[in-house]
Parts: sequence; structure tokens; C-alpha cells
Amino acid sequence: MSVAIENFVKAIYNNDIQDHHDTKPGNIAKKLGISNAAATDMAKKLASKNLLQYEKYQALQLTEEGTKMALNVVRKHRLWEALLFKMFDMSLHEIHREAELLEHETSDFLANKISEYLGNPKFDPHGDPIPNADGEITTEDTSIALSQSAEGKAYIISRLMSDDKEFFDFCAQNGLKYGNTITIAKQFHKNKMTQISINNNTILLNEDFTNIIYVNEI
Amino acid sequence: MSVAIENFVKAIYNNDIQDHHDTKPGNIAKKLGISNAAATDMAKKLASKNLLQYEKYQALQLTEEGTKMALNVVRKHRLWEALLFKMFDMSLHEIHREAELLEHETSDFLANKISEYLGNPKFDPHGDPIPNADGEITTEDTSIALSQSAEGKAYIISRLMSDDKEFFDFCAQNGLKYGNTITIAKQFHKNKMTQISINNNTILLNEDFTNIIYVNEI
DNA sequence: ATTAAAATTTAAGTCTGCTTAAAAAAACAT
DNA sequence: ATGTTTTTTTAAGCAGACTTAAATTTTAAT
Repeated sequence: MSVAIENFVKAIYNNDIQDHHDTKPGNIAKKLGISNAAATDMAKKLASKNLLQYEKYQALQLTEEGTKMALNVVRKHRLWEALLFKMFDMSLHEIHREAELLEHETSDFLANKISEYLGNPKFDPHGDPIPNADGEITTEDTSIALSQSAEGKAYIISRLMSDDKEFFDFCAQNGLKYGNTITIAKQFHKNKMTQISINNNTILLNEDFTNIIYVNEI
Repeated sequence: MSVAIENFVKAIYNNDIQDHHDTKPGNIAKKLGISNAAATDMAKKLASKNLLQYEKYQALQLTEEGTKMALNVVRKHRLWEALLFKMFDMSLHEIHREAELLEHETSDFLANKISEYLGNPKFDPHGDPIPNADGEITTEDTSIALSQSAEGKAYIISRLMSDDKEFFDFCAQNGLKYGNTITIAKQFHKNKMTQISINNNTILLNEDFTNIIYVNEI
């Protein structure tokens, strides 16, 4: 299927499931930067391909097949984000921009390789769930803010919720990366400080940081 | 520029520089799997864009601008091959297949990140040179077969010249990967065997292997 | 040098994914 | 509830990247 089609079903999926916006052609058109007429055209075409249900003036609804396609593209997008984020010094904004292109040119084979390499992660660096190869999603997010972590326990970093370049630079310099393991050396509740241990280094973080760094128990 | 255009200039570049075949539309058409008519059309179009010189019934010649575009695509292709080969257990055939798609959706920014991550390699896993960001190529290949290596010296693996799945599996299991460092423990010239040291492990290789594993002096 | 074969170019047409403009329907405000 | 605004749909058309078929030119053989 073409890039245009993949982006169309993905836009419906995101608008519907994630953003809870309505999925009439106009909304999808706005999201994709195309005219309403083009969106209506495409909707009819995809209906004939059994990817969605189309009725005049009604919201578009993905069929099971259409949802599967959307999840496949979303999977690739989020796997790329996870991989690029882990390997390179790139911001959430940058990894998103690149993943938006790469997602359409990635075979299922390569997607599985990436997933395997990353240890089949269930969430991407934004904290969004990564569908597995069968399109199944883990909906409940079990990660917690670092400020809620327990002394002595080990965690895997699951989110760095920011778009601030300086924050990312700091994290990169100190090994605070998606997928890395850290241990909570000490929680100073009164001071709202957290002492963590990573790669035999000790870092003392204040609440500004521990509230936007999310982790999962191992 | 479109994927079709990128592939067209790349095909001319490869046909010309690499394969030393003639670059008339028919040859390019054959390489790209399109009709001769389509290739002629495209040639005229690209001439008007100053990417190549077109004269009826003559071979196509890339302009400086066209060559630059071709080198940019080739760079991305070979960087992807190097990255995928290093990270995942994939054959030369598989990395080529994936790179063929990814090369067109890779920003210069990302290409530079990949290059940097790999230590700005000058050759890909096939042994083909990787153009730098300015389109400059290292033409002389300084790599030698492992069978020609000198006892006691350290080398970086630069090529694994095979398409055999079993060979690749063996290499993967023993850390024999593009970019990895090995030391020559002993050369048994009579026996045509080479003992190498890698990651504190010792491996004894026969000529079948040392003739298709290429290395560079550090 | 003439002719047959092969390659290239021209011409006409298709399919995809858009566009703008106008018509029709739905949503909204008073 | 009615008229106005917004949205959706229809219609017509365009650019990119192809196709096949026919015409032209080049290449190669004798």
C-alpha cells in the first residue's frame, strides 16, 4: 500500500483512539495537510478496499483490516523512535520527524529485528504503547515517575517527558536513556531529591527532573 | 526530489562509475525495471533540471549537481548497510534490500548521526566506499584479506565477502563483525591457518575464511 | 554499402493523489 | 424554525511516473 494510504489510516487511528477527535474527512484532511475533497476521495477508495467504512457525511470507521494496517505503521513509527532515541543524541522532536518518514519504508522483517534488538519494548520514548507484530497493544502503562520510585530498587527508564534540548543533553551525558537500568540509591522525601546510581555513577536529581523521568520496575 | 529521480541518478552513477557500463536510457531502464520510453522521458526531464546532459541517442552524463545527488543517495544506502549489518543479524543480501528503501527517506541530519555512530567509516560491508557528507570518496581500498595479515598486529574488520547464511551465522556468533577489532595471534603459513584474538577469545580460521574476511590496519 | 536487427524516441493513454470551484447537506445561532 | 455559516461532496482538471505501440535512428552483419 502507498504512503498516502498508510498515512490516511494512521491519521484516522490516531484521531480516533488517541486524540478522541472525530474522524470525518475534514479532520483527517487537516491533519494530513490535504484538501477536504482529497480526503473524501481517499475515503471512498479505501472503503472499496475494505480498509474503512464510509457513509456520506458520517465519521470514518476503520475496519479490522484497516486497524491492522494502522497498527502496523504505528508499530514501525514507535520502534524507530525507540531505536533512534536509544542510539543517537536526538530529541523527541527529531526522532518523531525521522520516524514519520522511515515508518513507510520498513519491512515487517526489519521491524521485528529492531524490536528484538530493543528487547521487545512495550512503550516508546514518548510513553506511547508499541503494538506487537500481531497488532496487540499493552494499554495499561505501568511506569511511574522517578519521584515515586522506591529506595534500593532497580528500574528501567521508560520515558523522558520533555522537549527541552538542555534536558536531553543532560540526560545523554549521564546515561539517562530510554531502556537503561538505574538503581535508586536514596529517596530524600523531605528535600524532594532522589539519588540514583547508573553505570557506577551517582546522580542527585531534584523534583524538576524526577517528575518527568518515568521508569518501570524490572 | 522524488524516489524515482533519486533512483534514476543513482542508477546512472552506478552503471557509469562502478560497473563501467554504458549509460544510454535502455541500460538504465533495464536496471530500474521500467520501459525504455519511461527512461527517455525521465532523461529529458532531468536534463531540464540540470541533473544530467541529454542528447538524442547518446549516453546520459550526470552533471556536477546530478553526481552530487547520486553520491548523497549512495552515501545513505551504504551507511544504512553498515548500520544494519553491525547491529542486527542480517545477511549482505538483506541489508541491501532494506537500504534500498530507507536511503530515500533519510535526512542528511540522520545520515550524519549514523555515520558518526559508526565512527565515520569509509567502506560499507560490501567493501564499497561510503561518500562523506561533501560527496567525497576514498577511492583506494587499503583493506587486505585476513590471510595476508601480519602476526601480532591489530586490524579492523572491513568486509565479509560472502552471501552464505552459514558463514554469516558463524561470524555473528564469534564477534566477526564489520568494524570490530581483532588481533592476529599467529599465522601458520604452512597450514594456511590463522589464529586470531577477538574479545579475549581465540579463533583458528582456515583459508576458506581468511580469504573472504577483509581487514584494515588500525 | 546495403540491409536486417536492435535500440531509442515519439505519441497516446493510464493510474494515483492531489488541486480548485461549485453544489449539496449539515450544523449552528438567534 | 429559519437563515447563515461550515462542512462535505461532486466535478473537472493537473502533474508525476509509468505503460504500449509505432516511428525513427543507430548498430552490426554480410
